[in-house]
Amino acid sequence: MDAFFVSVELLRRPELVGRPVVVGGTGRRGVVAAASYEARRYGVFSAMSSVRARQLCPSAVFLPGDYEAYSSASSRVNEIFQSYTPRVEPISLDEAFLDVTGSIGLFGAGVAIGNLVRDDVADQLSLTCSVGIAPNKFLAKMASVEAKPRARPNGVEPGPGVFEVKVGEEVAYLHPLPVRRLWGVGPSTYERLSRLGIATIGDLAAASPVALQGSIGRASSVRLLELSMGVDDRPVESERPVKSVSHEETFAFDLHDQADIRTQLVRLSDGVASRLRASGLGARTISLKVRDGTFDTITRARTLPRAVDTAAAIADVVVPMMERLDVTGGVRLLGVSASKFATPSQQLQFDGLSGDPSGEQATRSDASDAIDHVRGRFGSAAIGPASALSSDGLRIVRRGQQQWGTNDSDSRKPGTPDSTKNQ
DNA sequence: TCTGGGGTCCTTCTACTC
DNA sequence: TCTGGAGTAGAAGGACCC
Repeated sequence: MDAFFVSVELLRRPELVGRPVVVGGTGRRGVVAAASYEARRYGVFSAMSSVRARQLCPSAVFLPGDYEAYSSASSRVNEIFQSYTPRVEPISLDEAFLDVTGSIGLFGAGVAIGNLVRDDVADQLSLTCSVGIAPNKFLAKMASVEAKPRARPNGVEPGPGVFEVKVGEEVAYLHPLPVRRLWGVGPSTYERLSRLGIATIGDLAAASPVALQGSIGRASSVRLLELSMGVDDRPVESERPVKSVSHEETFAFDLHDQADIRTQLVRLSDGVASRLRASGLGARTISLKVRDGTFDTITRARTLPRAVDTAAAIADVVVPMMERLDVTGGVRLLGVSASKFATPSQQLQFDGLSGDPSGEQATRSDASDAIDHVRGRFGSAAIGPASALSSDGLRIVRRGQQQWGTNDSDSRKPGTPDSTKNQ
């Protein structure tokens, strides 16, 4: 999808069409989630801090993200994809791989299907998308970038909409391109490749495998060499199992108070536990992530003998890990992650083995069921652990579903009175 | 006055078992 | 009984993706 989040916003705010629009966290530590092509002309791009984006494009309209709206639009786009092939692998809310090998007899060749999908998305949803056609996922992704519009200093240049890399033309297409365009070459790998004199994908293909392995490791060198020759045999997977569930949050102001830190850990644990139960999962490994005031990031993990899925059980792991860390410089970010999933039947088995003579497990499970039931009826903020209450004891602090950092409304300094409460 | 959130995968190191 | 190597699992951190 082209500038997906912005495009969804423009559907309900048509007066902003043609103007620079930025979606993302609007607070002092927010970042840009999406920028309209008009904003990109000023050098605004995704992941840039909102503060920097405002400096580059003061005339831009900044909008907070609306995850529900984008998710809903994404589901409708996915329905269109499904009408052409059942083999759809979503990459994110706004991108997906489609294996149309079995659909060619019905709808025509890849380019024809690409155009049909684009027309359907435009007609039914008033959104635009760009389609890359290629023999494999990696090349299709590269091709989709070629199909997109481009922001030039003098205006927005429309893209072709559909771009195909044909079988037999992979190497000719790839080798002149900058190596940074390769899937898996980020800032760090690019720096190392540059030190080896590798600038283009063709340079990479001709490089010594031994030198590459010494610089970027065995797995990365093997993968990048294959990609440089257009080789990518990963199938389109409609069902990819989730391997971890996490919640993390950067605070508008660094946390210093131990009680505040504990409250946030309980809240994040609650968010993770809630999602685990919604998926019918339990997790054995619980991880804590802490970023301090100097941006140093520490992770701690513990693997439990049995799988857990309640806020209390997760908090019981992360809170003691937190207490062993020295965070006198303040806490900028906290994160809680759950992984190493066990199936529900395995959880029952573990519970049975543990004996749980106190009955505590059953009590917690009942409480979690009740929490899920209330949230199902009244929304996620309706109920939560008492230990996740704000310091005034009056509000359930429940965020953690905002993907783009703090918004202005979140900038209240922890521990200070809520200025809106007394009005 | 910088640098989000939710993921996956890889590398390195350490501890443990055989 | 001691030692070293191989294999494995866990922990921690880094890099990358959207």
